[in-house]
Amino acid sequence: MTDVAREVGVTAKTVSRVLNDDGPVAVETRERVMAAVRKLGYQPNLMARNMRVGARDAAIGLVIPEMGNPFFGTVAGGIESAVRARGLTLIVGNSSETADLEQSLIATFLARRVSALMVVPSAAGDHRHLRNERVAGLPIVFLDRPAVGLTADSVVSANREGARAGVAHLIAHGHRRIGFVGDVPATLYTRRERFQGYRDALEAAGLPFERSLVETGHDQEAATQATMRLLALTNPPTALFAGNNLASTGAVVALSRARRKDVALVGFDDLPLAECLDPPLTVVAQDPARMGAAAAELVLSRLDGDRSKARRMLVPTRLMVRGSGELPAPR
Amino acid sequence: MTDVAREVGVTAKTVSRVLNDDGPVAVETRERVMAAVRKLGYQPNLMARNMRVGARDAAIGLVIPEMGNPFFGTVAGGIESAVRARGLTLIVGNSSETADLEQSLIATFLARRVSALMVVPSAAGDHRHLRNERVAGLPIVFLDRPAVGLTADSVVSANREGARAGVAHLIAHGHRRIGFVGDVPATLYTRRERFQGYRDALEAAGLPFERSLVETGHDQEAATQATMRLLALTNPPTALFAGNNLASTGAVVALSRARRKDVALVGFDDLPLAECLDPPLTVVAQDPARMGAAAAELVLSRLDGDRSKARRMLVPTRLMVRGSGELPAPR
DNA sequence: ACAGCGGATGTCAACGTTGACATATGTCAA
DNA sequence: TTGACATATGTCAACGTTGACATCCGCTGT
Repeated sequence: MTDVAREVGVTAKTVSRVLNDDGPVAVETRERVMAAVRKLGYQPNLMARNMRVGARDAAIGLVIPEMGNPFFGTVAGGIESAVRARGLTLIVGNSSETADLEQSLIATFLARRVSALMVVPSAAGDHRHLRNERVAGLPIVFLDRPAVGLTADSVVSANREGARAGVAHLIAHGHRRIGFVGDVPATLYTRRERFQGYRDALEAAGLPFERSLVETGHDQEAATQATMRLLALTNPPTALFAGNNLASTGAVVALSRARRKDVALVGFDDLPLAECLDPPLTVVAQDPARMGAAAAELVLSRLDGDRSKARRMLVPTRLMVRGSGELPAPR
Repeated sequence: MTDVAREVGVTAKTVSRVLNDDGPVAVETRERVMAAVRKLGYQPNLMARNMRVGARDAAIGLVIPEMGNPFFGTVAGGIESAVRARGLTLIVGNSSETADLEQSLIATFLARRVSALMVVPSAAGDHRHLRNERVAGLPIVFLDRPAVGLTADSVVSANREGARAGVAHLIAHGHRRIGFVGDVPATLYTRRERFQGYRDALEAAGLPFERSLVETGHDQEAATQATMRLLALTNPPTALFAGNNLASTGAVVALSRARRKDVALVGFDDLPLAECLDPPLTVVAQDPARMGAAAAELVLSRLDGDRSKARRMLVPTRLMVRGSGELPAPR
């Protein structure tokens, strides 16, 4: 900026005025400044500006566990478009589903003085360390999974209800032995909730819960293997419930490889090609774009000074009946 | 930082020394400082630090056109893991495939003084405005599509060759009328290249090019409609080539809805469920993770001072034969 | 006893920007 | 003519941090 000022023969302050449309500047001066700016390719230094005005950066930090997963990508897209209208920039970091990386990403965002934080917590995360920021009034919203050890806003799917509905759907079609394929159990919130929904549905129908019908796999290939194991049981399930999009994909792959078109399947979370599968895949669809938009609204209202107590928003799911979930139980 | 210093009864400089392991500090002082840091929940201000030391931010800015598209998500993931090993943070912005947003994202990244820039150019972009940064030595790498109006590093798929191979594969199975479903033509590099590959293959086989066999759709639904139009021609194609993952998905949906299992199809870019479709989908697979990794390497070498002239890296594609591309032409 | 040295800490200025306030010049009404 | 006021610009300090250099202390070796 000083360079521009020297070039034009004015003070840095005058250049600042031109660039910020702040205070009166002679038309001719303005033009000469603009010319110099272009000539020198000057870029204002946001860091210095933010430091001076004591403002936070006009960016919102978002931490997601997996960039390649379209679910999180769509969530991010939903946030982005809602937030952009307010002149805020969304910057996204990838935690690879590990607590360490998540925490270090959060630290970088905080060190960059983002004006709000949005986090899809990784499996083993703990968010006590964000207490100071919470009380300091930094908007923090948790997505898809609630915070651990911290009272904060969150936006989550109606996991338990959705899973219950999906499994109840299978039961309504006569199935008595229903397998569950999902994430590794211990820590992941969505897995716990959906698994509870699965058990709720069994219980409501008076069906026994069998541990041997539950298999886990943390990625698509593992889910395929898990499904294979279920199919290989001496008394195999006649229907499957898949706890997330990777598990669904894995289950579809397994059924396809085993050429089993008689096993019913309901997946949690929709897949782009679901309707083209044979049979078309029945799913409990989430609404990732809406989740993102809801989270963005929450953040924006907090930025506008809303200090009411932490809210949890539940985004409903929808059963998409397509075929695979309506295969009747044999006999 | 001053607060911490006051709390302990030392100068800011001493606190700085403790936090940066810089210069000698008494063990006892160090401990008291650390205690105060924890007590006050102090977060170093990266912006101030970077400004002072004149360094660029230890972050790399990446602009992609669509967060929800797993292709770009996977590319981003590939970059991320390569770059993280060097202590750099990847921050990602979404341009929604519009030149304006792309440019404003680039501007925010520059204003934040990122240490490198990676861009998947949107359709109508122009990158002349980055000349100053280029000559200033800022590493800039373009991904998936080359820069427009700027000589710079880029990493792209072997689009033309891959498309040619895919279409040649269809021709080898006896097809003479092959439809093309892809992006809107005008500006998009990948569309142009892949379309050229399509024409190359036709020409090599001595087949005529027919404009009526080319339809466009910029999203999945539009691609479905485009495919429908091709199928409804009085003299319809017996095979289809889809120019990207959305087009493939759209074509699959259209064939599925029309219950046409006799039309051959080869898609450019792989889909997670490709092997489960009926018939399983033959594709020209790209390697997005490898593209990301290659781009990251390029950036890192530039950061290490490599000033050699701009390189274009071509990432090969691979024909995945699965079934849909081997359906014979009727008669 | 004292120079010399290294350890521990402090002082000051500067990074690029902008708020608060000051100055200079011109215009217009009383 | 004067002073009140608006316009155009400048001066200075400060944001939080750290490099360069200064200072103070106690210990060592002669």
